[in-house]
Amino acid sequence: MANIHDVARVAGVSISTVSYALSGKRSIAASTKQRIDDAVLELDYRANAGARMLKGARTQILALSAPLHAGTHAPAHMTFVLSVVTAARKYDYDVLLLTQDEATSGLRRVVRSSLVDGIVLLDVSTSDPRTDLVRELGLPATVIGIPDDTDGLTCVDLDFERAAELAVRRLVDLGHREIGLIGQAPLVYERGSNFPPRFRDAFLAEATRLGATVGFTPAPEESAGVRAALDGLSATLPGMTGLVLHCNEPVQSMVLDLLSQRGVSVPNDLSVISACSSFSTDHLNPPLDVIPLPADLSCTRAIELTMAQFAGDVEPHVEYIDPTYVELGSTAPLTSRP
Amino acid sequence: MANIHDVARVAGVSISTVSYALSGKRSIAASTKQRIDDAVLELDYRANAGARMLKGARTQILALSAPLHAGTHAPAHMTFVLSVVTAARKYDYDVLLLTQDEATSGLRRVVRSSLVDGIVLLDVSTSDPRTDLVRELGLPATVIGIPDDTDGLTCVDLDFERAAELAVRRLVDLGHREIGLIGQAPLVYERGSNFPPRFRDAFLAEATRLGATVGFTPAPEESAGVRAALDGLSATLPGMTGLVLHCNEPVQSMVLDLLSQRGVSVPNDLSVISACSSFSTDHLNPPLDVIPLPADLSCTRAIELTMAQFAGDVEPHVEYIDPTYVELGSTAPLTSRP
DNA sequence: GGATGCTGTCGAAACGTTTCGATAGTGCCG
DNA sequence: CGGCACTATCGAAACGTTTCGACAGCATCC
Repeated sequence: MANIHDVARVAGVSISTVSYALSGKRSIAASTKQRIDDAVLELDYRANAGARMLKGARTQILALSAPLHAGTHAPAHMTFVLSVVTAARKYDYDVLLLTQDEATSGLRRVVRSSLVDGIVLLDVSTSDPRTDLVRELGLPATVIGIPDDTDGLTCVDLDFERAAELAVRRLVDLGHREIGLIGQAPLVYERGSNFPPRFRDAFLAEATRLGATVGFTPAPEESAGVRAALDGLSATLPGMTGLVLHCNEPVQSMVLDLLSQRGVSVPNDLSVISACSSFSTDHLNPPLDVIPLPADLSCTRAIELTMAQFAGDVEPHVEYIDPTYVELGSTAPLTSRP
Repeated sequence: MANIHDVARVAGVSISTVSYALSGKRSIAASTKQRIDDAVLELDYRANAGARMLKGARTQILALSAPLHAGTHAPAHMTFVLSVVTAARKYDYDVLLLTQDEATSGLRRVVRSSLVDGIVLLDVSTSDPRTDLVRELGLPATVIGIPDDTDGLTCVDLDFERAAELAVRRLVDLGHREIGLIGQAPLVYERGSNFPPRFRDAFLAEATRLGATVGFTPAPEESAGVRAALDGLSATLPGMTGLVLHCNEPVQSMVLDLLSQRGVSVPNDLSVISACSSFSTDHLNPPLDVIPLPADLSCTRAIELTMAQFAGDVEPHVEYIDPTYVELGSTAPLTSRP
């Protein structure tokens, strides 16, 4: 494989000139630069990663800790992983993927061996051993999600509280006063994921503040459970005219199926909102008003924050991404009906 | 961060002694080895990855090209990705994740810069530009999936043909003669994924050979389509008593839901088999007999094969993983009924 | 016309490791 | 006891890059 000496020889200059020409850190005569570029192209030269790491102190690699917990919706998870990779590439960074069983030991290993310049943590729980480790390692790091103790951490996440408020307000503005919420799977609450309770609590609080009655049920595991969950909500709220789904896609479509089977028309009989969905609701029937969980935004911002930490121009802090409301026709004003 | 000089100093030996003690490539006195190990522990020393790469010619990193195509079932995909990482770690390899938009350019980049020792390709289509690139780059590589042209490639995959035969034979052995097959989404066939047609064609061939009548329909996109698909099959095969699902999990559960709604009992009225599912069918109702698509086996084997290529003791070849049949009670002998 | 500054280029050191070849010490054999 | 084999250790070269300091050439300025 061609190295910098080969390029220097072909271009008829010294290796330091080549290095400066490629990095742009010193001015180089246009004609010289041209010859070097030609040589690079001809030899298909790319700087040896090991040598660059060794000397340059920059590895151009980020560690991505992406454990796949039971109960986490895999497609959503995958979307985050891919978004991180894509965002990192914009800054010429590659991504090393670390998993579950290596959660802390793997992070420690790659950091101690100077294999990575920074860390991105995915799917953190309220109290996550990885956050302590990140503090200890002292490497630039960004957490996607908000753990309980954010001290010394740079975190970014959708503002789930405001998303919940947005959903409630929308329904209340339309006149609805009895509103149901189908949440995540029970497992997810138990495991200590941070966002489901954040959403739920803000939802209940805002509803109470606005004088609406609410019912909550976690997401069922299978279709039989969907029936039970809906029945449960109806029992609590006989006059329920609004429903918010903070659950994964399969559950959403099962709920819609069941409603249509029962002759409940959306939005005429029931206004439904999909909250914090990683996926578009276009293909659902009907398409649901949605407050998207924008994986690409979170991840792009996370990478930006990590890069800013390299530059040293950012202090540890928590950053919330503003939720938006997308109207697709699954909500309607409350009308009194026979 | 501590380096090998620090360890040598603390242990009171030269750096080459440290290196040999740690690599085990030359014999070291037990007492010396002990002092070195102590020093390593005390300093939390780990060899600098860049230096190791530069000198050692081994980077201990694999590139994983994992594009997420539309129509690919994300959870299954995620399972493969994580399985590759887990398997690679067993050999002390880390995994660099490459995506979609960098499919070929990214591979070329990491290889040309000697950042990775080998390549694993996921989700290859019948004619995939990445396979040509792999041939060109000449680095150890393993393909999970079977492209049309396997020349010079090391490939591993479930033996979909035998899996299809297994499914057919099971049903025919039980006396069923009219058998339906619900396949993957149309998109998946169009895009040129290799395994869906492999399964379908072998399925049809084996059924024909055994004298069974078959009907085939691709997987629908949503629940409305499931109805249509089932109705279509019933129209083709009015006496259908066996059904094979070669489709993703959501479709499987939608099919079961619909069957139960229609009062079709599994397995009394209809014997159902889940073919090549990446996930357990335990939670389905009823749990389905399954021919698992063992992501961990494929990925473990892929990593083994890549390691064998490093050692130079394996020639390019295609390797099939034997399917197994897991009985969970969703098939029953055909009984004549009123 | 000598001092000053700027531009473009070069040589050499340094990064941390692995590994080759050398060597000192020890035990054994003839 | 000289020679040999073997063990344990060391010194130094090499991997390919980045970057510091040097310097030649040239223009500019009092």
